[in-house]
Amino acid sequence: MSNIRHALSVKRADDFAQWYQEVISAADLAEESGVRGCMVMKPWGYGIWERIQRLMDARIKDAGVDNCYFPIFIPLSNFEREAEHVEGFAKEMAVVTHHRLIAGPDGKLIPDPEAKLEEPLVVRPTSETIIGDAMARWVQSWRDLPLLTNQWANVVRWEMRTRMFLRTTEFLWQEGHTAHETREDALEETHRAITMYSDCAEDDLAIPVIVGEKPENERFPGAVETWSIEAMMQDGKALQAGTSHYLGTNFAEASGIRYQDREGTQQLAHTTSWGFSTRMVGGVIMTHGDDDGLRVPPKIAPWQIVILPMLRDKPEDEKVLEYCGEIVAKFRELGLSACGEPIRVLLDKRPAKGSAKRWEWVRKGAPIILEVGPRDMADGKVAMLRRDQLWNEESGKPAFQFLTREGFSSQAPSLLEAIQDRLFEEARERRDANITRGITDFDALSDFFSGDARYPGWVEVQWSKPTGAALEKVVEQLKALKLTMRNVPVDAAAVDGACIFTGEPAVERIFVARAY
RNA sequence: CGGGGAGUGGCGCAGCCAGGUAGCGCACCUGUUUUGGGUACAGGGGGUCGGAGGUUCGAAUCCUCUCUCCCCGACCA
Repeated sequence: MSNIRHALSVKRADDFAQWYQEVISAADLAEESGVRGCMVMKPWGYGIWERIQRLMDARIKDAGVDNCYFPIFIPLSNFEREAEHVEGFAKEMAVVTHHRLIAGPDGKLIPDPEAKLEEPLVVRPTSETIIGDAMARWVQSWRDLPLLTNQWANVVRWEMRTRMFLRTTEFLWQEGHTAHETREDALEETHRAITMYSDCAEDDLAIPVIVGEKPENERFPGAVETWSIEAMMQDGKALQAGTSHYLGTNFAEASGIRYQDREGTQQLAHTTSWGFSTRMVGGVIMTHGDDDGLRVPPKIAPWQIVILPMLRDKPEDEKVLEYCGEIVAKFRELGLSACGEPIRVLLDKRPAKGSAKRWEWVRKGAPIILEVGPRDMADGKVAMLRRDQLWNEESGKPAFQFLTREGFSSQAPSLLEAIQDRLFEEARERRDANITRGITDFDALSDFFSGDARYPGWVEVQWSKPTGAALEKVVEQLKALKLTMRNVPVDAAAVDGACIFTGEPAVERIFVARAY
């Protein structure tokens, strides 16, 4: 409706990239830090990450994986062991060469030439090599396997181009590293991890994803198989939202992870690694955000219900606050919970104008906002605003629902669960509506992506899975259309035609899309 | 790392071409007013104009270097 006055100045449809930036500042998620590519995560943004982290950590622990912590610094030589791995990461490494500063000629601090490290240390871009070292010490016998470890850590990759949350120089993540006796066991773990990510994305973040295997050219450096979950953003681009790798015996060989099998023979372990990062916060923004800011799914909302007393700097303010406090107390007393956890209610007592606070929480995307003024109090009611159903389209005004205090309390758990489900359904429908199948020749694909639609979504094509030079050619063809191959979905229909690139008989279906 | 754009009070911007020592809107503070609610009026506080160096009697404005951000590309979670 044109008469609605939205809370953001940029609309998704007008400039998606700018809208994304605006949501981050308007929802108070993060800000620039002055250090290239690094951001300051503010309480609301970090709080969302903490929720994601907590839910993911529970899933990891449920899978019997133990948390550890490994150093942020990795000896340079560690990286030289696995050829593809070096090649993959060498270009984006932060290197520590000195351990002391001294005053230089002009009085400014410089690294002390006397304090140069004998061997430079790199700031971890990922920890396969250093964890491999530890695994080599920890694994002696087949009885030591499987070895299942995980760490929550920051990593640094010196990327050319950065974007808040989606690609920052430093980011936070979880990296699981496991070692197994056999290829089969390791592959099973690889698949278990990607399923765990898929469950977390869909059930916790309300982001529908496609689980599949990455084509050869998109594999992690040093991996034998790479699996991903791919999510569709509102502009139709794909976001790789989590990856799981079967590393074969490549890293075991590089780090010397060997065990004696039941016959007493030395064998190389099969390892896996899998990661899930703060990039997901960007995924939440681009999946659930709207023209009024962010909409946070209840399961990951730091505060699910925010109560705003309408304070007017009058004596009756005390009573309003008391009335609101009783709502919070009632929640505690009844032990109300939603989605399996106690409901998180915030009473925002700040002495700001009611309307200002309301729009602030709308932009932040708290699932439910309650406004309570003297008249509500007199009627024993509350004015409720659902963030996922913000506007009354007819009036162009916020769609308040006036409920009794008790009525609201009893409904709150199911309301939050309904909001969680609705956000997922909305995203899933949009995703499904923007997947195209049945394009069988490359010219049609080219036309499809060079039409007027800014972001036409994803296309599932059939291909013959070429390798080597033939694969290179496919990659180049797609690059000309700004497209990449995303993944080969696990649950695709059987193939029944020719490869869209080579014309040879197709062997599988794969998604192509523009991507972040 | 290449191409484009930008950095001026918390946010959004004007001023820069034709150098003279900083302004607007929102936010903020105080007071009054208003009250189913993104209110109105009046008064007020806050900026060494990203940083360093240079030209000049004088620099937000001119020159040089540098840092950071945004968009597009090449690279990637």
